[in-house]
Amino acid sequence: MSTDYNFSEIERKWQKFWAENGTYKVTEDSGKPKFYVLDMFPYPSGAGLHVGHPLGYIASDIYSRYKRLQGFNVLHPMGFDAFGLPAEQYAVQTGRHPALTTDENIARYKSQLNRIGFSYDWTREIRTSDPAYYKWTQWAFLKMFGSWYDNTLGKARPIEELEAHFASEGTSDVNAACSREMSFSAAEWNSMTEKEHADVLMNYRIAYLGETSVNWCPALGTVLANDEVKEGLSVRGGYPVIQKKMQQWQLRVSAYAERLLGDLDTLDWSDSLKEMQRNWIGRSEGAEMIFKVENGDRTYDVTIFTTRADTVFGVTFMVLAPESEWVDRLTAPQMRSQVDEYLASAARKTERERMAQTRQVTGVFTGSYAVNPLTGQKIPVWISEYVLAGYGTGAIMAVPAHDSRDYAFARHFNLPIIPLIEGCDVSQESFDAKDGVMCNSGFLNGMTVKEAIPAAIAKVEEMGIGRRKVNYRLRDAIFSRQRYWGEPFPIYYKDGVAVPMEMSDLPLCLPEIDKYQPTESGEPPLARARNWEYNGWPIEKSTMPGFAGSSAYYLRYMDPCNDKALVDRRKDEYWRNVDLYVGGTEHATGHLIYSRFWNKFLYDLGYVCEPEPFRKLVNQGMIQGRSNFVYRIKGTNTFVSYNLKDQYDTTEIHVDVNIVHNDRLDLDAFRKWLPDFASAEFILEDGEYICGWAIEKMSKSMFNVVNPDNVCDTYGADTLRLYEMFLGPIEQSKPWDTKGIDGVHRFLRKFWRLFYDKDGAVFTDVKATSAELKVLHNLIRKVSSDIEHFSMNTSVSAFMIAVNELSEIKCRSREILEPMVILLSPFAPHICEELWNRLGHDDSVSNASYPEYVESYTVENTFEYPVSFNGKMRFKMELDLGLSPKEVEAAVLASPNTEKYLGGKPVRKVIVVPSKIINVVF
RNA sequence: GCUCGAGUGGUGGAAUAGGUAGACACGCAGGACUUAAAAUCCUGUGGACAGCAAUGUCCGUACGGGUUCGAUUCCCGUCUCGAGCACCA
Repeated sequence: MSTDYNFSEIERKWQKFWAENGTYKVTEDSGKPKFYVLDMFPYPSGAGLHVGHPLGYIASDIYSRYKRLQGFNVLHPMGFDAFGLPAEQYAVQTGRHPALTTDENIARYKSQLNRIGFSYDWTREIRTSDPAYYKWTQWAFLKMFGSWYDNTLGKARPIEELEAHFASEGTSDVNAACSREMSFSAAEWNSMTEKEHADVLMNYRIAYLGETSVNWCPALGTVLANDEVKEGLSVRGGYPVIQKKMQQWQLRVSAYAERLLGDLDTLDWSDSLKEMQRNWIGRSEGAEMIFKVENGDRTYDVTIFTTRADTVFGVTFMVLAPESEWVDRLTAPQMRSQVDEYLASAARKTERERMAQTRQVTGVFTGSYAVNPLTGQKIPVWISEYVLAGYGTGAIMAVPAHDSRDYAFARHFNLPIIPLIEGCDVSQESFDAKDGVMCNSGFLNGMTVKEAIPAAIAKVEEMGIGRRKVNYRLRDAIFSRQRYWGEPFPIYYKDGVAVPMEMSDLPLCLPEIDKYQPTESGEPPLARARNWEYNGWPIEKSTMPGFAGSSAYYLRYMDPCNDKALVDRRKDEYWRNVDLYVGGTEHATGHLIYSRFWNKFLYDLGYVCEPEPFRKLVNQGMIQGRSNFVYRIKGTNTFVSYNLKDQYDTTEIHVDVNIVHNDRLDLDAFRKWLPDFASAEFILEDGEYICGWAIEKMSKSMFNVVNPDNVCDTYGADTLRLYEMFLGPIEQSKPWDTKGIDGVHRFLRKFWRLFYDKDGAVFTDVKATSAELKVLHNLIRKVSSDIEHFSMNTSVSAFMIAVNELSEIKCRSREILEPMVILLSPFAPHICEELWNRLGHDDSVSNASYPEYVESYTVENTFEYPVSFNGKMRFKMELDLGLSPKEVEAAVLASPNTEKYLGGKPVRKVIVVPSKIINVVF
């Protein structure tokens, strides 16, 4: 048996052993407490894993292994978010089926992941593109289609219950989340046709078909994302793009806004992430108010939303969003052509352009006038892009004196500005602060803004023209994509009415098609499928978006092979929800909102037992690339070292970081790298070629992608794991920099030498000394609390200190070394498994139990007393244990610290309290 | 513009309740072992000043104030960087 630390042999051996023995397979075990550790599953891209990807996986694996050692039954699965755009675009170009490329990419990801030694239970692997998996994505969609949201009970209910209510009582007492308010009697409902019923119910369904605005490119016949459009033209082809209203499937996420916001308080997530979700949900309290608008001889009630009901006396005009449904009815005949022209120009702009032109004032007068409900004054109604159709009611009352956007608009179109707060100056800019005393405001005069807001709301409520209202920025999620590589909708159209398929017919599998681009007539790729119909009726041709499959995947891991249910009730009740979720912040307002929504929906219907999916969440930072450069003297094939480059006229060239070590270029490897450089000459400094460097995004084109496989080849997986943790705090983004990886590798070899020197094993059964026990137990305490706090970098440091100390005192005792192996095994599982085996254990170290911390070993016969003066002042001093309070007092008074910290002030009294805090009164 | 977070040696970063700032590691310098190299080990390493020396004194956690016997830590203001949102009425 080798006495060297031969990491490649050891790692291969144990990875094989774990796979063959199913070491990390878990089953539900009611005798053990559960712990569920989850990573955000990856999209398997063609480029494979780079060293940035495993950062979070390593941290969560350490945590999983740590919890397992502590006796928890740990669920730690992995799978793949396999539907997605890159595979489809590749298919469009090459004609290869996305399923093939996806399978290849997954195989590559799995082999890369397995080299790093993760403790995944691969028997629970899921893939979102697997029909057995997406059956349950489709199932959840149909459940949403078959549900409505009851605002009174605050939960989703089956749509049949709403139908029954309509049949007996119409819309009275219905408080439902809906696209637009409806009002009808039971008799009216009962006399409607089947199609009319379907239309009404669509207004209430949680998954519903509705109109929404999209970037539409008529020439390409497809919807484009905002970043695929520049200056109103498609990036590919340069065809014009317009804003178009289209029928799209949507999820009524907005119905859950209140709960998504409120339940954030129950979660152990970072404050910044919670804040992001709060901003995204965007709760704002205000009031709805009805303004009467006259157009010719007709009068309409237009509802607006405002957070500043107090400013209603300063309303000098009204503004509608260009897409508002009121625009048509409120346009006076003489203004029709100008309004149409404005609407057309607004429609030509993309969302992106609107953002870019934020401060440009545009608008058009409708020709109609509203009446200010409190002053009775007639005010003009305008249309402008700065009012958004999707927020509030798509119509506002404009108060130029106290809103900067209204102010800019009023200045531009010369509309009156009436200040409402005493002493404010609105000659240059609006006064937006909710601060001051009201004036020019009738019955509100003399009140502060804070008093005036509720008073104004009370007044309009009394007049019957308004009410308190909470608005959210959160919009319903658009759920249709005109793509191939996604879940098909289990919906067919019977005489144009959307009808759900039978649950028993799920999954509805993605059909084979011969080409992956949209059809010539502009239909989605699925229109190419033959016989894409159900009972003779056409099936929906769009597919679901990426977030569909990733919204409930954590539930499926609990019971991945169940074909009767998404998750068996008993298994769900055992695993409940994710205790620790690790992933990037980029999902803060996407996946993490959708998942919470999806989970709450299933919770409402009783399919899952927890209202929140992810209890604790840790965001790992991104690993950036560290690019290296060489400097070629212009017009030559000679390269000059970094510190000498200023003496020449050079070109900076990216060089593959894999042939650079500690910024030193491997000259031979460089000559072999590219044919151009085969005959390269070098101007060296101190015999070496030093490269320049820069921090950039890790990408192929910068030649700064570091493949974890290479690191495993050179240093081993255990070194990679430790080094990624040692790099810095998990949450922080940082560049990958191999400087320092040698130090970590050195540590592992040093650890190995505690067990083996060149002559063989050195560990013995000798009893541990108190100095050795102190090192061990200090380490147990430090490492445990660091892992709990997810401070993996400092725990690696603690290991280094402990191993240094143990080698210095020449520790040989198994009594110390065995627990050391267990402690380190979450971080460096391969070396620890090998040493554990060599120490004579047959079982895997992952089945060992975590060593228990014994305080008395670490304190020996002295103890640190924090000393507090006057309850405020404290310092640390070492005192012998077992002193009486009198002796402690004497020691404190005699301590040089006392003199130092008090600066010569007399100490009157020392009080020793049971908590080992000493109060010194002076 | 709004919201949140962060600024510490040559570098990555420690300091868990306000109590010796710079742990640990890299890098660098010097040394031991070696014919040599690799590997390993040891010593030094924030700055300034004084001293042959052990050592001592002062300054130092972006900047300016404040609270405190004492501030990297708490408070106010300024600057810089990062992240997110961005006409949300």
